[in-house]
Amino acid sequence: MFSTKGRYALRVMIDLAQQSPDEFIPLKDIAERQDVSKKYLEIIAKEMVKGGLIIGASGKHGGYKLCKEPSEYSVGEIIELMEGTFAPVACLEKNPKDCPRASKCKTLPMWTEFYELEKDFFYGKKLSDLI
Amino acid sequence: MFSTKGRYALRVMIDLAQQSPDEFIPLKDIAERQDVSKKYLEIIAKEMVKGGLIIGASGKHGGYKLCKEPSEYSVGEIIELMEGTFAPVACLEKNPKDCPRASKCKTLPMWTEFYELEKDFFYGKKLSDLI
DNA sequence: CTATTACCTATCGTTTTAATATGTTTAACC
DNA sequence: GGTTAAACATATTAAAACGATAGGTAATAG
Repeated sequence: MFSTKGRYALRVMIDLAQQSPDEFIPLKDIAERQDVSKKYLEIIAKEMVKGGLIIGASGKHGGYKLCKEPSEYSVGEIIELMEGTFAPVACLEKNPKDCPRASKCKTLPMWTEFYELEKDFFYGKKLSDLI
Repeated sequence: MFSTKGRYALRVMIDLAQQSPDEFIPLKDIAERQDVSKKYLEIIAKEMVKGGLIIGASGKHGGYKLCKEPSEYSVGEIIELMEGTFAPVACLEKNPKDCPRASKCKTLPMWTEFYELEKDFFYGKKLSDLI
């Protein structure tokens, strides 16, 4: 199951996409609209900035805004940044500790097939599809 | 990510499907073939019996065996029994605590679409496809 | 009666999750 | 230059999940 980190991040992105695209939107407003703890969103937003999803501006009239058009974001890149991976099993992660059973594993092909299906689905969905 | 419970259960099922179908196979043998702790498999096997996936027999020459043909098991029923649900978000679980945002939630349709895709995939795969 | 096996109950150490708490820094505006 | 509002930073926490391990009891075949 997807964690709140990925799901909240997606909702922050949708919220930002619904606001004036050149304004910085303070987290306080987003937290209120989305019924989520502002403090917790701070942690999430920080990661989103670090990952290059959004731009943050400190100080008065600061806040966050998108870096590009909603149609240029895939849902996949948002979720994968927050959740780390779409891999359904550890053997398919970025740096898998090579499993000695891999070559004879009867289930690996199925997990791989599902992994591709999942990536295709979420990278095919654009942020603009959710507004 | 799927937990070891679901993945080990699937491997137990495949292992049983590879043995003589009318014999009871002791867990000790399965654990050795699959390189998994027998003690941990006991917990998993118990749940599988309770869930009606396999039949257990105590005593000497006891063990476990399948209840039906490998082609009659879907991978979905095995994984769902062990993992509880395929729902990617809590809002789609069996007894969802009704979310007040559900009607206006921008992401729910996407999660629902993925949920259906996932169920179709795993219920479409049969145990016999993995042998 | 003995060996073998499933079945049962409890416990445990670690990691992850979902936050909360308490600041510090940055920048606009008067 | 002080006030204010915001992001940014660091630490802590309570609860749950994960992945097992430990030590037994009950059943059954030979």
